[in-house]
Amino acid sequence: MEWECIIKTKDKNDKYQRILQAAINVFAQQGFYQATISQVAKEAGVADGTIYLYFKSKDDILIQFFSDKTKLIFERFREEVKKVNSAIDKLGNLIRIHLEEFQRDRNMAMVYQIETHQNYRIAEDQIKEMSKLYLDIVSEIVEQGQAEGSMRRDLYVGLVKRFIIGAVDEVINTWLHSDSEYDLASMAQPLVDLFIRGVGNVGERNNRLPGREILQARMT
Amino acid sequence: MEWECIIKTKDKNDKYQRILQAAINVFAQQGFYQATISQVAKEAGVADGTIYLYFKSKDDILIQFFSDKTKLIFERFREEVKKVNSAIDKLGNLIRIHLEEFQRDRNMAMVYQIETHQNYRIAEDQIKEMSKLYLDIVSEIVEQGQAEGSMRRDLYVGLVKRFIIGAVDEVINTWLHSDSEYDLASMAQPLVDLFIRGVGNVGERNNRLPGREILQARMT
Amino acid sequence: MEWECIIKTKDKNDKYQRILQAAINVFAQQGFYQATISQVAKEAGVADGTIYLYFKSKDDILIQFFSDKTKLIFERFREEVKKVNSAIDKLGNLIRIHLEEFQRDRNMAMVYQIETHQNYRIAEDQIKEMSKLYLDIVSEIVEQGQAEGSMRRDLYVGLVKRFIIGAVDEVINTWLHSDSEYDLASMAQPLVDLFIRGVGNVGERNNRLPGREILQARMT
Amino acid sequence: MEWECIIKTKDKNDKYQRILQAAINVFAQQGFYQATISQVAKEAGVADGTIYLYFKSKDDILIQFFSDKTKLIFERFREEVKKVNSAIDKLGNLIRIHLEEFQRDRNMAMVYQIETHQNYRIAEDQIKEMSKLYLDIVSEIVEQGQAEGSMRRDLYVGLVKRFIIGAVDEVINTWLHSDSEYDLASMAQPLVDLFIRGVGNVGERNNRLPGREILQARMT
DNA sequence: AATGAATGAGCGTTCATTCAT
DNA sequence: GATGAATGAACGCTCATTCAT
Repeated sequence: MEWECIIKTKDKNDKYQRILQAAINVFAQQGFYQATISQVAKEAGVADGTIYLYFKSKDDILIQFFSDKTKLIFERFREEVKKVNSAIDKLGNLIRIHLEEFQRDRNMAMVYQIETHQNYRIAEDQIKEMSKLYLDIVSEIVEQGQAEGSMRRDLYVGLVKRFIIGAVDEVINTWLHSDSEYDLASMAQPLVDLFIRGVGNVGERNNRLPGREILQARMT
Repeated sequence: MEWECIIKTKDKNDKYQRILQAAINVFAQQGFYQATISQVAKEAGVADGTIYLYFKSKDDILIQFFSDKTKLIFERFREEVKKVNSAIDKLGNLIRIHLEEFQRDRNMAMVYQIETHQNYRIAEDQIKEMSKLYLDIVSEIVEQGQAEGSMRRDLYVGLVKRFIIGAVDEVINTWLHSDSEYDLASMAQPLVDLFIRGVGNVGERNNRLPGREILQARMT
Repeated sequence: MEWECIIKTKDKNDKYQRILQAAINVFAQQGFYQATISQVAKEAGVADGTIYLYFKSKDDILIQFFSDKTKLIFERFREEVKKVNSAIDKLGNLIRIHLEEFQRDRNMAMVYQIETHQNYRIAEDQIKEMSKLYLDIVSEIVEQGQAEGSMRRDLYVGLVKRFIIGAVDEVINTWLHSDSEYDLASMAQPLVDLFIRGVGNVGERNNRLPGREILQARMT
Repeated sequence: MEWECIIKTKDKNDKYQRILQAAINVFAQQGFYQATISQVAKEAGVADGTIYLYFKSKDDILIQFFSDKTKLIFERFREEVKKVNSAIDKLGNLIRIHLEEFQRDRNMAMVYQIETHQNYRIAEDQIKEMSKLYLDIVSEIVEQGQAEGSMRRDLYVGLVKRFIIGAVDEVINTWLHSDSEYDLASMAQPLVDLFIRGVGNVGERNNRLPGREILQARMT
């Protein structure tokens, strides 16, 4: 009985996952509103009606996607961040794992990117929760960096969070919409470098450039 | 006759603009696929059929939105960039005008953000064209900055473009989805500062980089 | 005043005819239900609304077509028939002029053929009237032929009428739907020959064929 | 299982046929363009959407009508023609079965007559194929008749085909549009008689043709 | 008289959801 | 639990007709 129950649960879970993954694949290719339940059912190898045994509605699939699948991924981010000590290393790890995971599951990435940019978000609550999860990690890193002295103390943390997540998002977005299949994860280090050092030329400005004073004046 | 003609043209254009604006309002609130032609017609104060005198289809409204309305805005960006000389000023102006314009027309901003992040984009061509327009401006600024010596020469410009546009995008997105109505445009200067200087503390970098004192002074 | 009135009537009639002809052209190409008032207006070189100054409705155009245009043609048939004396010559003239007129105005022919074969006929009354006009001519010819002795007296005239008009119709139909532009009018003589003599081989059957008696038995 | 499968297939086919027949009934009464899917659905006793489980579109119903239903009937024609040997008997059988079948299913006949006389035919390909089927049968009969010597050798077969099919068509058409419900099939023999012997009085032709006495005897 | 912009009823079609098997 | 046929509400779009100019 016990054993049978495990099997059944596993079976049940299997089909749930199969449908969820099928839905992600279809949503990624067609977009949520373009996609039909029939397409998802076909991709999952089940009957249309079967989907309603595992999900309350089409919307519910998206909600489960965010509260189940992507939440797991985001929780992995936190673990990856714990592995190193310095704030800058933590930021590096976060961005690297973020790009790696999204590169590993392109369809997940696509659905994530699309849905988080909707206005009327079906999975509004889940997205907000997850977004907070991510932003909190970044906040903690920045605060640690400031405490360590490795990050500027004059930063508005709320803006820095957006600055970081936005740049990462866009790099992913560009990768998703590009035809060529370049390596997304390799963007991690250059990105971290940009976050830390910015685009401004500190060295050159300092040593060699004329007009430095003017620039300085402007940027105060 | 002349006068009548002007009036008629104006009327025609008026109704076109009225429908377009109504559509943007509805799309912003409901999302493109949720929105119905009837809602747009009601919002515009015309009959459903009237919309088809000015637009070929529902999709066409979105296409016109991108090739008409937002294109104008993006061309303004270029003008605003021309007004100043240094690369860093240009970047500042670009980001300021971007945030200002998007703050000025919240619904436009919403539709823009939503549609540019879709997978199957109805206005694909228009978005690509506009995206290129923006990226080109940023590219030119970065290249000028590198020539001037105000920006690092070891930058991968393709990444810097995404880094900048992504952060701006996310800042807008956060503003769009926030309940409180804070001032978006005021984010421009801090953002530029982040782009230029990064989050890293020069104090730490000091060990490796010359020029610490000057930057530290500015940063207090 | 008198003169002005004539001019006006002429103008009015001109536009009426122009619209009617335009409608026929469009109906012929697109079919009545496929055709739109806008297309007719464009073809006639008038505004959509103008059509409603001359015709009560779209249906009314078709009604006028039958009660006006084709009626005139069918009345010409009667005149052509009068020009000769013998029944067989009259039949020949009828069929010749019929094919000639329909060849001369291909679009009129098309609309005529299409509409007379509808079930729910918009111009039901007009078609019935015209059909009667034609059938009456044929009836008279057959009756004269019988009186003259040039046509069989054992004919069911109701059937003969259909037999003749049907064959003519089909010959026209085939011509209308064929790609090659052969000469329709040249079918008149062979058709009359078929009507008169049938396909049966009188001479040969009589002289050379075996099995003649059997055939005879069967056909009584 | 076997049995269940048969039942299911039967059910599926049943509904397909039910919808097809319902559509024919509605098309016959209203005409194809006047008829709505809702009317067809109501007549078939199904929901509107159900129709699209069996037919791709409204047009497809008409296409299936021609490629399924009427094709079967026309193939029966060929069989009926095979049952007898002489060309004239074959022609008689063809016309008899044609009239019988069309009388048996008045609505089918109506839709057939209407659609085959359209200009822009939705089921163009199917109609052309079927038309060829019929014309080929007639051609073969005429050629056989000529070989046998029972039909004139100076006939233009292309014209004879139209001559025959046209007369049959018109007889059907007249029956369809008449109010009184006379027996259509009874027209078969008189029609064949007209085809073979024509309307001309052999007595007159006598001067030119041999074999008069025999024919005269048969004709009294 | 002539225009043509505006109307809105109406239709073909889709698809999320249900439910009998 | 699994199926997939059936449903019917809903939507984009068309076009005959009207009417202010």
